[in-house]
Amino acid sequence: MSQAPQKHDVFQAIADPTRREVLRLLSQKEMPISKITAYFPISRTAIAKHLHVLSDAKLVSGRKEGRERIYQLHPEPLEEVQQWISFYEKFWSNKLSILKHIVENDDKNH
Amino acid sequence: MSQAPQKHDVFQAIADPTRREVLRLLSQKEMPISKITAYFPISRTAIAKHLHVLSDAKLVSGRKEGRERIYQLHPEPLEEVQQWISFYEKFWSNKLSILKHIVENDDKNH
DNA sequence: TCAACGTGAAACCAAAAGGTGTTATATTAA
DNA sequence: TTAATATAACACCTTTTGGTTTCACGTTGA
Repeated sequence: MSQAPQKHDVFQAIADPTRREVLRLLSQKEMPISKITAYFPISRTAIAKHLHVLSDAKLVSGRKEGRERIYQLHPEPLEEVQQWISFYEKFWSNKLSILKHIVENDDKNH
Repeated sequence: MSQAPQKHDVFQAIADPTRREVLRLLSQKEMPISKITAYFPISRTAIAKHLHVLSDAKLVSGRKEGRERIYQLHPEPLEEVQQWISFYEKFWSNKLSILKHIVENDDKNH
């Protein structure tokens, strides 16, 4: 699938439904790859490749623990997506968008 | 690239940087494909395919006007992305997240 | 010590993605 | 009516994606 560093960005990483589900699982609890695989109808190797893509995008990391490797969520890169989408919020968002905007900007000054 | 209906979802549509840039352009002003193409180093045919993907995801539509076809942004499907990402907000967001949550929930009751 | 376990990595494959150039068709201006 | 314009549609190509099976290797429990 890929091994070159920095090859996958966060938008690409979340494009695949399986990867989004992996993120959701890891958001509840860190776990080794075999545990993750149990939730899906595909092979462990396929999951490993998805984890590689997520790792490229800095969304997960794994630490070795005995003979297992525990994978863990790092949600921070998703902020980039949130920022991107916030530009479009104005098109659908309602009367509260201004308040939200003020709230968020105020926070940045602390 | 594709022509089967409903094949591309919004997450896939925004995965490509060119398509994100097309969305940004159309957010400022509707325009025909040749105008869009002028902003990119790739062929009009390639842009047409990107527009097809965006159209599958209901993010753009085109209306014929004389011999031109004017493409227009429909940002609504991005709400799905926003909703998805809002689940992860709690991981990075600060003390104001609770207020924002209240604000948003209050709005739903109107 | 050694078999079983959990994993990563390699080789392979079909299909999809992202691009190209060419051709066909409708519209408009002269 | 005819040439130029704007676009869509087609055929084609290369790389990437998402999956498989197989193999090698470190760790651990008996």
